[in-house]
Amino acid sequence: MGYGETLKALADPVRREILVLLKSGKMTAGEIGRHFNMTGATISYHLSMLKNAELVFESKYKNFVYYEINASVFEEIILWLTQFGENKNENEK
Amino acid sequence: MGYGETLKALADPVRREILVLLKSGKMTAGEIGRHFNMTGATISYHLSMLKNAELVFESKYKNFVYYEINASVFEEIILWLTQFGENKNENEK
DNA sequence: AATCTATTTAGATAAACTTCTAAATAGATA
DNA sequence: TATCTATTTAGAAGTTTATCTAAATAGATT
Repeated sequence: MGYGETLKALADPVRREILVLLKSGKMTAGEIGRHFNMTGATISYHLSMLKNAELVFESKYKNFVYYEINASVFEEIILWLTQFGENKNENEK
Repeated sequence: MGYGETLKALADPVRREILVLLKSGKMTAGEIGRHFNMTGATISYHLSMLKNAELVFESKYKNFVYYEINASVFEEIILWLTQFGENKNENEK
């Protein structure tokens, strides 16, 4: 699997905002939803995109579903982006 | 301006492939196009997305348009992604 | 068991995106 | 100036995406 899904998941502003929310820790789908002016169904759709892209993972407790950032995939994307960065030929000096 | 446009530009596989091509240096729109099984019009559309996102910039010589990677914007995206990374609270130890 | 709460799934719709063909622009050359 | 080459713009068509409403699932509580 490649970066395609991950970058596509990052391309949506609602999903980016969800990720920023999750920086402060685990949250349930409902809590996340309350931060947006959208139906729970729509939030659920975005969460499934993020989960599919492995940017978050979920865990269940009672009838709640908790979402949490999966830091390691961010590292991978950063690594991929690095190839285009300014200091790519630093060692050629 | 935010990361929205840039991340949206990165979300398309053709555009990512164009960026990889450009790693080896400046290329004309035509040269880029020859690497894909698509019309010049379509390539032009993708190049305009990349330019708009400031991931590349263009320069003109004769009737050619050259495209080139703009490394600095990659740095910005990397910086934004870093907030979600593993070592975010390194200094709390 | 019946009902309540949290979340997801299905189906529909409107908007956005990718691609094409045909035409337009612009510089280079005969 | 007429024409050739390189690229972009305009308009159309098909596909994908984001959103909604309504219904389904699943665990918790009465």
